[in-house]
Amino acid sequence: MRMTELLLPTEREAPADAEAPSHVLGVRAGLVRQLGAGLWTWLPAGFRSHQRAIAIVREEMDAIGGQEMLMPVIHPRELWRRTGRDELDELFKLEDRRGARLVLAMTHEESVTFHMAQLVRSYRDLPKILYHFQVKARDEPRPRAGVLRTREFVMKDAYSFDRDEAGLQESYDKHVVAYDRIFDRAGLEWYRVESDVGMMGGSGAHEYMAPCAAGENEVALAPGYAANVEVARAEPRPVPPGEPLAAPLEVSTPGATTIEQVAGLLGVPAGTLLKAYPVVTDGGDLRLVVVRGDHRVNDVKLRNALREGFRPAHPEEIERRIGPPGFIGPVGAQVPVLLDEAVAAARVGGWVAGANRPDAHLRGVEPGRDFAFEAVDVRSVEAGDLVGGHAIRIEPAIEVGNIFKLGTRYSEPLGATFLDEAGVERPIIMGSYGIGPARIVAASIEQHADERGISWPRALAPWQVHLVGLGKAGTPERAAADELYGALRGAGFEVLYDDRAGGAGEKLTDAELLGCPLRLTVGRRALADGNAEAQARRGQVALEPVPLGDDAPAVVAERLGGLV
RNA sequence: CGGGGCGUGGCGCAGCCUGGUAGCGCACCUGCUUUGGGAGCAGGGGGUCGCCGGUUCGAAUCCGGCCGCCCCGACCA
Repeated sequence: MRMTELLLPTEREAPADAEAPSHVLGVRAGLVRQLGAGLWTWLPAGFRSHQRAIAIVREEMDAIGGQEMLMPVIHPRELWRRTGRDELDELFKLEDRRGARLVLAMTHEESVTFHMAQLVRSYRDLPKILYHFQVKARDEPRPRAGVLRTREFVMKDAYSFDRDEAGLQESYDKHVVAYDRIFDRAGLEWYRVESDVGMMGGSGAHEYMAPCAAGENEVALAPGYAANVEVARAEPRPVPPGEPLAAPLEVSTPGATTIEQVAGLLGVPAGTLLKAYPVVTDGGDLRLVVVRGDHRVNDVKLRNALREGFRPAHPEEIERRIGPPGFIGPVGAQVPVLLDEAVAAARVGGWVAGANRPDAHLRGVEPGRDFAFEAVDVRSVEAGDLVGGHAIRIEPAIEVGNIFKLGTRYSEPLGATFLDEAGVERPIIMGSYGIGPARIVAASIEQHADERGISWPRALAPWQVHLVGLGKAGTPERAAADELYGALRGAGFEVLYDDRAGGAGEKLTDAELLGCPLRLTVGRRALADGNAEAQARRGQVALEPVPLGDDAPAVVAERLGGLV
C-alpha cells in the first residue's frame, strides 16, 4: 500500500477528550475515528489489525470444530421476552413501520437457541459448536476509553450444544484450548481467571483478562493463581488481636461513627474493629454483614452468598431494627449475622464492635460467645493477602474474552430439547463463549506502546513492513525505494510504503506512531552502501541493513523472522 | 442516574468576565527554495462560534431551554 493512496489521518496532538493510551494512539495513528458516544469507525489501517485479530480467532475456532455462521442483528422482541431478557436496560428496543416490536441483539443466545430448538431432534445431532462474528449493540450507561467500552462492537460469540454435563465440560475444555492459543498468538499478556457467573445462572465461568492501565476490571494475581477480584479468595494479612475480655465491655465513643474515628479514639488498629454493613435482600429480609474493620465488603461475593440481590439498608430501617446508625454491631442485634471468614477463621475474641446504643462501642467481643453467626466469604481481597503462601497483587485489566457454562438457561425457555437413546426428551446443555477483537487490538496497543507510539506484534500489525522512502521524487534513493517496494510486494509481503513528499522527520515519526514491526528506510546515506536500513519497532532496535537487489525479499523475511 | 468539565475551520486552542460581526499554531492549496528526525519564503482557501428562543440598534460573548461529548462514581448478560 502506498501511503499517498491510503486514508491514514495521523495527528500530532492527542484529541482533547482522550485519556487511555489505546484511545489516544488509536486516534493519533489514524486507526479509528469516533462517530458518537461509544460509536467508533475502524479506518483502513485499524480495520486491518481488527481483521487480523478476527482471522486468528477464526482459525482457532475452526481448529476445535467450530462451525461459522451468521445471525441477524435485529431480533423480534418476543424472542427475548421468552427468556425474560426483553426489559434489560442495556437492550436497544425499536419498532418497525408497522409497529412490530424489535430489539438490537446484545448477544445471540436467543437466536441460536431458537434455531437449534427447531433443528436438533436427536442426541445424534449433538454435540455442536456454532459461532459467528457479528455486531452487538448495547445501550451502555457509560461508554468509555475509545474502543475499550463501546455501545456497538463486533464480537465472536460461540455456542456449544451438548447432551449432558460431561459433554458441556468437553466443549468448555476445547474452548479453553482455543482461547489460550488465540491470546498467545495475539501476543497479549493474559490471564484466565475465575469469574462470577452473575445473575445468568450457569455452573462455571472464566474470563480472559489482559492487564492494562485503562482496564476496568481488577484481577488478583499470584503464582499459580488468577481471579477476578469479584470472586477472588485469599488468606487475609493477620492483624494483632485485641484484648480478650470475659464479657464485652461498653466504652464511650461519642460522635465516633467511622472505623477511623473509633480506631483513633480507642488507640487500636482498624483491623481490630468489626465493620457492620446492614443490607436488605430482594426478598425483603434484613441481614447484618460483618467484616474486619480494615476490609471491604465485596458486593458480588455478598450477592452470591445471599443467593439473591440486595441493597444497603436505609437509616430508618437500621434505627428501627438494629440500633443508631454509626454505632451498630452484631452483639444483641435482632437480625441474622453474616460474619466474614477472615473474622470467623481467626477464632479470637477482643474485637471492637458497635454497641447498638448511641455514642458507645463494645470491647472484647467474641464471635460465637457474644453473637451467633453464619460464616461467609464476602470481603474483597487486598494486595498482600496470601494464596498458597504467595502474596497477591491486584492489577487493572480488560476482559478480552469469556467462557461460560450456560446449562439450560436458554434451552428450557426456548424449548431446545432432544431425545436420548431411551427416547426421553431432555433439554440441550449449552455453553457460550465470547471474544471482542476490538479489545484484543486495544489491549495490544495498551500493553506494547511506548512514548513514540504503537508497537505492534507481528500477529496484529496492519502491515509487517513500513518502508520509508526519503528524498523527493526523481532522486536515486526514491528510485531505489520504489524498486524495493515493488520487489517486496511481488514477494507477497504486507508492506506500507511511505512515498509522500514530506520531510524525513515527519515520515520517521509517523512510522513510529503507527508501529509496524519492521521499518526499512531508504535514504542517501544507506543507499551509498547499497542498503536499506532496518529497525525493529519494538524497542527501537537497529537491525543489520538489507542489501538492495534480488536478495532483498529473502533478507527481509529473515529480519522479520527475528521479530515477535 | 449523581458529581465535575467541555462544545469556536480537519486537529489543538485563544477570544466570552467587560456585547461592536472571529483569531493563533498545526494541517490544507499554489509557486519557489529545502530534503536523515515534524523546513523556509511568498500568496491563498476553509468557520451556521452545538441547536432553539430571549434581551439588545447590535450576541461567539448576556439570559433561558435543549442537544452533544469527555472524566469520576453508580451500573455493566
